[in-house]
This record gives sequence, C-alpha cells and structure tokens, in this order.
Amino acid sequence: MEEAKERSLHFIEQIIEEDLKSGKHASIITRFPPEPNGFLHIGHAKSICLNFGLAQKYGGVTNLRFDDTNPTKEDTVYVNSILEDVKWLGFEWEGEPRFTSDYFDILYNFAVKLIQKGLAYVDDQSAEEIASQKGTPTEPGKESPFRNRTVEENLELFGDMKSGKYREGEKVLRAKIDMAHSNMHMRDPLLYRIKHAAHHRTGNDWCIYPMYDFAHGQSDSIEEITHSLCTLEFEVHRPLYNWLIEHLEIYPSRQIEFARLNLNYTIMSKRKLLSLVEQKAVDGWDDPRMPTISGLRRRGYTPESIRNFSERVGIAKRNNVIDVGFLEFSVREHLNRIAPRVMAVLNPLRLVISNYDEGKVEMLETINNPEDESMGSRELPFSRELWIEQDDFMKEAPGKKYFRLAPGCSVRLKSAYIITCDGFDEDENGNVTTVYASYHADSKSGSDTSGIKAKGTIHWVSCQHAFDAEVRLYDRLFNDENPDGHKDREFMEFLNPDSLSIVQNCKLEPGLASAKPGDGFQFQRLGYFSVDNKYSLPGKPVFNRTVTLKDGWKK
RNA sequence: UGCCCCAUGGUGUAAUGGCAACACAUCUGAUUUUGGUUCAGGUAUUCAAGGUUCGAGUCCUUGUGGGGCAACCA
Repeated sequence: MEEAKERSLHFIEQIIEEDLKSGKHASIITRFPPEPNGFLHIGHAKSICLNFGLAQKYGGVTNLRFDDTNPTKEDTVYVNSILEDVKWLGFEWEGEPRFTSDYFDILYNFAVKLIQKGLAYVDDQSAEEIASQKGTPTEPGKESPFRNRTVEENLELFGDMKSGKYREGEKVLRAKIDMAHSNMHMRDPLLYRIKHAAHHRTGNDWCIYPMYDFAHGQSDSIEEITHSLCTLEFEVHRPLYNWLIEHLEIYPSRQIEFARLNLNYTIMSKRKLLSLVEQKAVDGWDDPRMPTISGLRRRGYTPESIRNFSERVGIAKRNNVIDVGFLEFSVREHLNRIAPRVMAVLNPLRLVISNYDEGKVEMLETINNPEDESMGSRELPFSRELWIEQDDFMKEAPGKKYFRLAPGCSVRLKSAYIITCDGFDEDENGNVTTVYASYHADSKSGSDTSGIKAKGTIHWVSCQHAFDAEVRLYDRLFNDENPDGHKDREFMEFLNPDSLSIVQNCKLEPGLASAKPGDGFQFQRLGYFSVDNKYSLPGKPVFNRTVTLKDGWKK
C-alpha cells in the first residue's frame, strides 16, 4: 500500500538531507538532553519525537544525555522519571544513558586548554560586580580588572578553584571574548563557578561546575552529535557555541533551533509546574491534569496519540500556540480505534420496566468495538430495574430535536429493547427518583420486528448486577487561555476550581471490576476512561476520564 | 531603542519564482442501535508599501507587528 502523499520536508529535515547528500555526514547522531530537575512535559515530547524520529528516519541514532551541571537543582528521582517517560513514548536511546557529569574531567581539561590559549581567565569579582560591568543590550560592557592575568596565574588560580581553596562566589572562570560584543552572551561569559554542593552522581568529587554554555556544546562535540536541536531561546547562544568549538578545536556539532510547543489553557514552565506540585495545587507531577508526560499517561493518553500529535504540530521557527483541542483530537482518534466500549452510568437514575418480569435476567450480546470486529462481543445482564443517566431523562421533552427519555417518548436501550416512558416519581423537591417505562418485547436488539423507530439510544446498567466505582472527571487546570501571559497577575490566580470532580458510586457493568491500572475504555456516549495507576486497588478500580466524546449535539 | 529570529484562514503547518493547499476547529447534509465513528460538501488565508521579474506568499528595500537576549539556571 502506498501512502497517499508524502509530507513535505520541514527545514531541519532539509538540512539533514543536504548534509547526507553532500557527504558532510555519512549518518546522523541526535541527542535529547534534559536537565533532571523536573518531570518531562508535552513540550519535551515534541522534542523527543523530533530527535528520535529524525534518527529513525535517516538511519542514525539518538543519545539520551542528562545535562546535570547544577547539583543544587538536580536529582535522581527526575532521572528515573525521564528514563521511564522516554521509554514509554516508545523510543530507544543509543547505548547507556549519558550524563554531562561523566565528562567533568574532559570539560576541566577543555577549560585548561582555553586558559593556555589565553582565551579564559579567573575573575575575582562578585556576581554583582560582574553583572554591573556587563553593559546592556544597547551599551557595551566594561572589561574586568582581572582580565589580563597571565596564563600561569590563571592556571594556578583555576587549579585552586578546583581543589576547594575558595568559597562559593569568590572566583569564576570566564572566557575572554569581547566585552563590547552586540551579543550579550559573547561578553566574557562565565564558564565555571564554585558550588560546594553534593552532586547526584559525582557526590563531593567536584566543587566547581561548568555552566550550560561550557557543557552543552562540548558534550555534543564529545558525542559527535551531528545535529544538536534546541529551542529558539538558544539562538543567541549559537555564536558562543560555535566559538568554543572552534577554539577548543573539537568536533563541530551544529546547533539548530526550532520553536517550542505551547498549548493554551496550561503552562509549560518546569519551574511553574514544580510550584504547582510544591503548593499542592495538584496531586504530584503525574496528576492527570498536568501537561506532563506522566500526567497524560495517568490520564489515559497513549504513546501513539502523543507521537501523532507531535508529528502533526509540525516543526518551524515561528512562535505558536496549539489549541489543546488538537491534543484531544489525537487521543480520541487513537482510542476510537482501540478502546473497548462498555456501559457505565455516572449519575444514576432508577428505571423500572413495569412490564418486565420481576426476577428475570436475560443475557444480551453486545459488540466490543464497532470500529474493530476482531475485538468480538460479550454478554450483558438485563433485568427489570436498570440504572440510566440522569441526563437522559427530562420530565418534559423540550422539543422535537430531543432524542432521549421523557414521558411518552421512546428510546432504544443500547443492545437491548426499545422502551416507552410511562411516568416517574419525584420527591418533595421535584427531583426525579424513579422513571417508569414499558418495554417492547419484539424490539430486542438484533431481532427487532416491532417496527418502532426510536430516535435515540441510551446506555444502561442492570441494578442488581451493577458494580460501584469511583470516577474522576477532569477539566482544564486553568480557566485562562494563557495563564502565564499576564503582566500583573500570577498564573496561580487562574487555576480552575472545578478542574477535578470525584464522582462516587458510579454504576458500571460487572466485568469492569477486574479492570487493571492503565486499561482504557470508552464509556459509551460519555468519553474515554482509563484505570488510575495510583488510587486503584485490586478489584476496586478508580477511573480517570481521559477525554469526553466529541459532542455534536446542538440545541 | 543595540543585536538576533519570525510573520500564510480561528489554530497549526505546506506550497523551495508558475492555479494558495492539508489537518484541527466551525457550519450543511447523509449514514448510524453511541447526538460517537464514517461519508459528502460549505465558510475562511499570504502584515503594509515600494522594487526585481513575463510571473512574487516566495527574492530585494523600507516600514509595521510579535518574540528572544543583560541568572555564578538550563
């Protein structure tokens, strides 16, 4: 089978194809370089799919590298979550996971080399002094009084920094470039700082740590990464990235920037996500309302749906905001194909079929997935008293376009009989307590000879067979399209107070009692639901609503 | 007010000097034992001005608008 039409190449693919064609590279190596200081989110998923996807497409490999140069923020719990998320998305990195901290010795020697070439110096000034000399984007900076130390002195001082002779902040190593450069990052950027902090992997071996600019590109180079893909904000770092590679005379990896993914009605900053977790606004990094990969997983998203989404949003350099509805489309599309259909009543209302024998139970066959015959069918118990959805009954039909139940109206009970509503009971507050109906015995699903036409079909669960469960319904975490985009208001102010509603005693068809964490279903007419991996107990699953069904009903 | 990046329907992304298209969203209609799915169709797009060219969304100039850059963060 041929694909209808080949998708056109995005700009990074074009660069790669040119490099392959010209012989610049025989094959490609990409990398995914997270800092282990938080959980990965959907924006990282885009980057993961890009980097690993490119390597797959062009027969190359992808390294997973933890950019762990700041011991005060990083932790192995994050390393482990990242490992899990990348694997879950379906990707395999080349060899063992790598760590920038594995390269600390090499990086130190790179720094020594730069000093020897007269291109780096030790500065004794404080952070404030250095900042004040940096200039502004429109004014040049001033040179440090320590800028012209001799190579010997710099070598000795840098050695002393390494051996722990100084306190934090007392000295830094800087590149000697140009304090008047129009690019702020070229104004003698910091290369190393002193931190007397234990590192999650190297412990107390080091008390100096390289800065991002002196670690990332060098690590790319050490691994001979051919195409180093990052987001737009690093564009201004590229001249420095190239300068260091050139003067260190090491493998020339190429940095290419693309626009990061933004989603409306959420935030994507790791720092802000962390504060949601710390302030307990959510139930951890993997809360199903979080845009994290682990949150989406717990919510019931599939790796395939996230990969499709990442593919479809495209790669370009233009700032973008993707509608969260597009993500939902991707998961519905996949779940529609694979999720077994089941009966579940979230807000139960008792329905009594007056003309059905008391005590009688019929087993009715129902198909598991109309989209996939191979998924077969199962049997559902039917009896005189059923649970139906409160929303499926009204005391009075509002109009001709109403297809559900009301006195005098008929509906099809999915996979069972057509019923006609005869009346209802209500309490003193006007709340309906029981609905009464008669069934048409000759309208049985599959052998209907009644000739009755029911406009609507509703779902149901037999009262005596129903299984009670907790179901969690989610709405967007923020009420505002861009919670993080207001000058004088904090993103927390836009938290949606109704983003989680826990519904107890939902009535589910009996087979669902054995559902396992991670299992996904379509609750017919309601949406897709997945068994929670945190609160479910054996035989007592808790269901998370992944996403509602598309609602095409216009009143 | 310096440097860098960007500008195509409501949202994304294509068109690589030659008929502005695809997906989502939206609207019609058909089918349907899920108001789901599926199918058919509709609405809607090149920031502005000038230039180059037989021909410009695409190249050039200027302007406008948006974003980024002054952490011992990454």
